[in-house]
Amino acid sequence: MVKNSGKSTENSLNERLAARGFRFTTQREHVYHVLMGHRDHPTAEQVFMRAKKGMPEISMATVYNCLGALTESGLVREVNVDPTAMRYCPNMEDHCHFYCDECGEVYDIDFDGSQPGVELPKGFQASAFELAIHGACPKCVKKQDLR
Amino acid sequence: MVKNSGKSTENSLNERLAARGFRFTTQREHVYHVLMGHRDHPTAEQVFMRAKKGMPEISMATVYNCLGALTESGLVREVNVDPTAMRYCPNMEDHCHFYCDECGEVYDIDFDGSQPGVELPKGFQASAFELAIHGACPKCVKKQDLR
DNA sequence: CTAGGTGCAAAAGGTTTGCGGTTAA
DNA sequence: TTAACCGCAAACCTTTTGCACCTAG
Repeated sequence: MVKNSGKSTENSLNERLAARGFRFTTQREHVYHVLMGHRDHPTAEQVFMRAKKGMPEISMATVYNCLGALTESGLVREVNVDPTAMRYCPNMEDHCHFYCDECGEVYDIDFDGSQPGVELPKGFQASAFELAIHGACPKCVKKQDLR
Repeated sequence: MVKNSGKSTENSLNERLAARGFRFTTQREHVYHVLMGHRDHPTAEQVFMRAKKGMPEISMATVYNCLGALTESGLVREVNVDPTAMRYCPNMEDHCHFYCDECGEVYDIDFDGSQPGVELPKGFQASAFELAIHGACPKCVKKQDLR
């Protein structure tokens, strides 16, 4: 994992936001660092709870605003794999997601060299794709086996 | 497209429901036929509106119940590609979905022979996968070009 | 200086649930 | 006969919006 100094992170964050016409704010910086602090897939609510630890006055509306700005700036991915809520993923590398229908946990799954290639009909313009796999995660498979 | 007689459809529907412990009800039959009547991806609300035409007393709660039973019975697919609402797909053949971020329309996209193959880490048990492509559909691409 | 962002509270969807009455098996 | 299902209405949860104040550029 590459480790950046705080300063360079701030600069690149500023630049990425500015490139999309967003302002650099302390809330966006904070939400960004909160997301980067865990390699998981929190809901907006979970981001809110974590963000409040270092910034108690932050509001849910601001969290949604920040998540939107970070997503549009390409710093974070929205992951629409959990039917109950949007998830946010700090891992921008090419990968897909496993959703455990038992416990609701989301896992990153690497593409082993072979991304899915689908030929779109004429006229369609793709901007992104998301491969979601549903099933049971190892923990839940074990629980089922014990029954 | 294969066309079944009403009777055989009812029988297979009954069997598929019974296999999962669901009862055969007139509401479930109706919702099933409403879904099969269009090759699109309606929201529960849209299914509700269509279902009311032939069954004015049906309720939203029942529509959700029927959609759940039909999905669990493998007669219909849930498509989680629209961030604003679950979509329901009557096409059970292997295919993926294109979501137009401009107009919100969902399109079926065929796999041209090559389904995405991803190797899951040990312990994961997959039950389904869904490939969602985001972008602009032909109609919306045209609109953008006119600007 | 001012367009854009923040915080708060209220509203707006989509989906689920509780309950009394009904029905498939 | 009875567990499952229906219809209705209320509740729930995630996400959006309106507004007064604030702040980055």
